[in-house]
Amino acid sequence: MVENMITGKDDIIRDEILQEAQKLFQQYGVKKTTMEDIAKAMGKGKSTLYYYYCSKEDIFDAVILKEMGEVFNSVKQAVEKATSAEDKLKAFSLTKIKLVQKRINLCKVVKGEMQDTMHCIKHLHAEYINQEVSLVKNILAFGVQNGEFHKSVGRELDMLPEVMVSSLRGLEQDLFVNARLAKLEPRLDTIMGILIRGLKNK
Amino acid sequence: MVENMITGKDDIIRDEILQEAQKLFQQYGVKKTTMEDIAKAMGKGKSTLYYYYCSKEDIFDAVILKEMGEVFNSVKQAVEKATSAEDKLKAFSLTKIKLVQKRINLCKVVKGEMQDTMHCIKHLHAEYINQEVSLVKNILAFGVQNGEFHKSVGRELDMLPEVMVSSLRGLEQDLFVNARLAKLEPRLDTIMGILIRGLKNK
DNA sequence: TTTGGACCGTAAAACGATTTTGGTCGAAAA
DNA sequence: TTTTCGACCAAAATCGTTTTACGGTCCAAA
Repeated sequence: MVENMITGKDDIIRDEILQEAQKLFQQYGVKKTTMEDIAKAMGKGKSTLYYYYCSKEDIFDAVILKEMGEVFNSVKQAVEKATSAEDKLKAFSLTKIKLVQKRINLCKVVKGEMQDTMHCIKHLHAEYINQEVSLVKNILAFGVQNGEFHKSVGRELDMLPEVMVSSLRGLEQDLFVNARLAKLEPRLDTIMGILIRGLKNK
Repeated sequence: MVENMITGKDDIIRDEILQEAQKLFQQYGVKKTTMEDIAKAMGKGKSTLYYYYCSKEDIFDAVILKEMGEVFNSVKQAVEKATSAEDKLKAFSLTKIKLVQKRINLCKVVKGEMQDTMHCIKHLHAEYINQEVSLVKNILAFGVQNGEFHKSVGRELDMLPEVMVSSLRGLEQDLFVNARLAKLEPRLDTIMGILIRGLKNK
């Protein structure tokens, strides 16, 4: 969606559909939530939903993209507030995990659940990774530019961001999937510390 | 199992059960393989299996532990052949991935599948991670000892090995779960290069 | 001690009937 | 013309019952 600001009345209704859908998906799960449920939650008829969205899956897709937008916007802000590339990387990782965890729908997508029921999961996954890689790439470029990272890092910006994202995902899996929430920050600190020393200019 | 060498006749039969079970699990999956199938594959009656093993799950457990033993024995040998800690880490990772991939049963366990059907999956998972962490810990200790890694690494040997294992798991997930087999070595080289530079003595 | 086929009990599968739900239609209301 | 809605359709899901499959046990034979 090109526009972020809600303008016309139809955008108001589109967003209200997403808000109600998000709540119901979060509370009952996607499967247990019917189009009738969503419509009734906003005091409208079921057909109204189909005037604004193509299908139930289309609504789900929009809900996840909205949650993703919220998360990555906040992550971007946290990254911008940090001054060193090192702190930016830490802000990126910590903020992302914390915000994703609060969004049960997005969290399920990130974990790889629901792949049988929602075809859009694949592209949502791809979009999520794309945003991650893009952010990490910017941070690494920033680190090279301000002399914090070795200039050889600049030559590896094709592969390095996604390798780092994959690597961090391993730690995140321990938290999301295996519910090991303890030691989140020390573990991230540990691997970040080594990665950053490995990237630094010396 | 304390003994590795097959000694008595009963060990011969126990191993034959595992070999046949392994083949059938690999070809048809655990669910589709019956105890009758395993018994018939070795020309014996079903009750015979229960003389040597407690249950179907007991057999499955033994098959996976056997495959795990094979993998980690070979990984240990590859690690021992390498002379520097750096090469040892690379050997550890590459050899492990290649060997696990060849064992469809173990591969499924590592991927986290079958958790509904086999209760022993949790402890098998724990055993697998334990072996990984143990190997990485030895390599890190070796690197500190020969001056290749900073001595501060020596103080972090409680958490660092498991954090590194989690981190590498992220790359492995891309390969195992998302079937991205291309770029395996360059991606490992990339993250290993940075990790090692971050660990090195300077 | 080892082996094996008959047997048991429970889970899974199959089946047909019924209900639910995603999505569409056409008319009414705004 | 745009937005809305309830009736309707077709297919999927659910339910209850029956049948089958299979893990595991038993007991006698080798």
